[in-house]
Amino acid sequence: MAENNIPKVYDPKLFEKKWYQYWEENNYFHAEVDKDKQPFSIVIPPPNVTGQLHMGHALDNTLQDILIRFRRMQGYNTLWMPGCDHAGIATQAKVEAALKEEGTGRYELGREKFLERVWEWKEKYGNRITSQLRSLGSSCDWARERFTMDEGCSRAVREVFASLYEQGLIYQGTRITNWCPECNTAISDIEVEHETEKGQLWHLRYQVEGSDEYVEIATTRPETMFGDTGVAVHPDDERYKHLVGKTLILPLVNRPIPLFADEYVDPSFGTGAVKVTPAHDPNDFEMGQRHNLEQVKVIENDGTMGEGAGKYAGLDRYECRKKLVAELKEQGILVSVEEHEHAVGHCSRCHTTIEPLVSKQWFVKMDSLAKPAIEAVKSGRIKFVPERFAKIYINWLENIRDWCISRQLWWGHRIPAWYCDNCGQVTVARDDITHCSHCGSENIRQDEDVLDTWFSSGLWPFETMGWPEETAELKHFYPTSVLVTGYDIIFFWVARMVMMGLAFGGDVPFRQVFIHGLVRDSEGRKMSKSLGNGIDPVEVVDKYGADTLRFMLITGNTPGNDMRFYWERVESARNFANKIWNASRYMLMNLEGSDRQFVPTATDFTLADKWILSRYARTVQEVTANLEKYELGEAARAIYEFIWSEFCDWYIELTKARLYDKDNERPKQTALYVLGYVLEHTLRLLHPFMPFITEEIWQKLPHEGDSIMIAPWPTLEENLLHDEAEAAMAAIMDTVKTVRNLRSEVGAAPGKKSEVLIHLLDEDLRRVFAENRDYIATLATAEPVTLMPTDAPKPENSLTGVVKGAEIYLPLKSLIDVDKEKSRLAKEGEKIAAEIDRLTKKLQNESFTAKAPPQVVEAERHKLQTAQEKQKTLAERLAYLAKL
RNA sequence: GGGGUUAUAGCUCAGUUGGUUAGAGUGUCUCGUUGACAUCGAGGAGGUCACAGGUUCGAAUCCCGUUAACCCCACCA
Repeated sequence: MAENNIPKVYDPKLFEKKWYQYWEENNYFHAEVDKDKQPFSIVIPPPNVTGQLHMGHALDNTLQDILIRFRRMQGYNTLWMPGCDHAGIATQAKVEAALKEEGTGRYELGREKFLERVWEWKEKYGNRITSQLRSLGSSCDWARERFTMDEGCSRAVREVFASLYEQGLIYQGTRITNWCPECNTAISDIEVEHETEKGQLWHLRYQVEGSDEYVEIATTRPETMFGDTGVAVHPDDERYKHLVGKTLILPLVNRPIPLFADEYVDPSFGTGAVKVTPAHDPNDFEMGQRHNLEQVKVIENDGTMGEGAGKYAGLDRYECRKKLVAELKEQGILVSVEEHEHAVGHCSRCHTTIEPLVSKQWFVKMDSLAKPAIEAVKSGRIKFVPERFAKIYINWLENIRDWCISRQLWWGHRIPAWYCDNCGQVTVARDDITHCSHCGSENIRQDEDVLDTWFSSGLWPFETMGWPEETAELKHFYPTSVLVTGYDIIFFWVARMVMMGLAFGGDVPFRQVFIHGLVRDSEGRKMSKSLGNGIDPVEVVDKYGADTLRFMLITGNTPGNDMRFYWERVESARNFANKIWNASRYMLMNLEGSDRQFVPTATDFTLADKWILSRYARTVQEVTANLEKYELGEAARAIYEFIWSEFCDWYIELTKARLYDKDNERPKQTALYVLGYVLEHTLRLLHPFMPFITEEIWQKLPHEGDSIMIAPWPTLEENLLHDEAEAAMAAIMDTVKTVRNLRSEVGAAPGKKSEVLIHLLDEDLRRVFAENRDYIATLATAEPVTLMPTDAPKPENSLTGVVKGAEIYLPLKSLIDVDKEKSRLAKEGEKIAAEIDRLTKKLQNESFTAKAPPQVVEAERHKLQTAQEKQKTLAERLAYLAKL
């Protein structure tokens, strides 16, 4: 038999790879510009080219794939642009680590050889992440795959750099920058992570020249004292007024330094006197500028002490601190030590403590770029989902400082600036040059540094579309429709793209920004390598399949909020897949040998058919509306509930009688038709969420077309909406639940059928029940089911249940436990009394009846009526039982 | 120092413009193996929606305050 071909248990291994290959081979992911269709485009947040997929990627790409597949099915001209980022520091660090293993390093190799090694590394590991994205089901247009260091992107980078330079928005400057001694490069402000640390505040005394007087200063970094070129106090500080203008002697070094007044100093902190080290502190740097102080560099780029530190030269800065403090103590210069909490900057990549150092770097002036970027969000040209992130974005841009874009690395876009050793001219050019633009000398050399990785990723939405060429893609797909990313990257990437997009792309880079949260571990901690608490998405795909992982990531996910990873939730998602699998299996088994051309007429449809079709139509509405609002979790929940709680739990059960009845072909065919219709369409709704299982089943079902992924998205079919059928089914379902409930409460024997008497209060409902008596019999293990005439006496010695419009009796003869039943009824009576009380008060409230909308008041009246009927019945039953 | 988020069942979380008897998953308890599925079915227990005010006919939902946890930003040595 054919059904033997369908495994009893859902096993994604059997088909996920196959279908991905099928989709890719048939070019379904590929988008050509089609001006007749509305575009829908997304650029992928480019993962690090040699990186590995983590849960963050899995979530991010699942969200994007859902949106893309949804819009593709809706008929948009859909482009999902994929690609990778060269990830300057990260990639270089990996290759350097590998070289270290071999006992060599990048300086030994030299720039050219080193870069060859990095490209080799990129070739070796560059496919890993994209193949992992494929295993997730991501329907990227791989034919268009880009890399931030490919020719086109490199050209875009040089164009933007040169253009900004010409506009005076890129400049070179010597100033304090954040220096990472480990990565050996300058980094930008946002690459510094501030953490509060317990440290000490050392109080030192500096002697006033030609006097016995001392000035006590407080510092957190005593080793920088060798670079002190002054001491500052507040101008209004009475303690020091008489000393302003005097000279102090820098201890150990015995260098004279001035004591001056500056508004910056906070008299209430420490001693009110600050040692000033312009070469190693940003504030001191600025004070130094104001007071013309010398910059004495005493910490080298590698974090060791320089020559200025005298005998400490060559020592690591912390080693120096230890020894220096001992010496200061011995010499009586150290007055006291205070425990002190303060924020210390760390490199976001290697977590080394940042040393502020003076160096020559390239900067981007931000003010004029930031302004339009702020405006674009304020005016609503770009919308954040959820909205609160707009505030964070605006606040950051309003307080932005210039961006240090040069990095002392080799892997990246080399800065297109050349220095002439003959005349000193700096030339910035779009293409490599061979001689100086000023004097024509060939004695020129290119700047050694490369650009911050985020400089090129900032151009991503338009450089991938072919910019600076005016390509058809650029015209059609730019601005992109939506950017999907985590909140942790708003400053690094989102803001930069908006600024660059507006400055060079000619428009905002995207219309919407859909922000998601982080995937944390089960204890709410961030997944990290150092904690070892990361869950590998590839492992989850291997064990449970991509559909399961995707559905797990999407359930309960709310825009912008973090979520936790639980294996239990993975299993729950897998169970859902299995449920769909088996519901389909049920249908397919029964489809064998049936007439696939059969189309029922209106009179063939049963109540259950009309009901499920109506429920299906509402599900279409709900899922579509939620997807359009980026409420993907809600959309998924709606499908889940429809499939499990309505289609499987009720509808399938109600088709069994027809399907197993060999003698009546037409009802069976009708049931199969409806099953097929609802299942096939529901699979389409589910496809963006679970692409593989939906394709696998869809291909087995009667269908039109070559793939579910290009099947049209279901639209609302108003003719399927059927309020009466829904109401009637609701009444029947309530009745079934009540009977099951009663049976369970008295411990009725599971297989043994109960006699059920139903007293209907309404003639219409009575007809519905009469026509569908079988539903109750089958689903509630009831027989016989008797519908009592309205004027019939209430049966005695029965369990009683009340639903809207009907009273239900289960005569239990001698089986009844009177006390138990009494207390059950009493309990229910309390509930209903409270409800009546609440409703009565509400309705007696004249302002409610006057001000609330009439349909709301009516609904409340109706509720009260129902409740009162129920109470009456309960009271009767209770009275009866009391007599026993 | 500034800003933000969260607080709902034992646990993890939904609840989108104020009108539900406040839901789901998971856990827990009782019962259930004949043809979709034990990765299942039926039923039960479990919540003063953090606390205190306010707006409103009506608040888990809107406003104010308090408390707690978390996060981001920030050049007090």
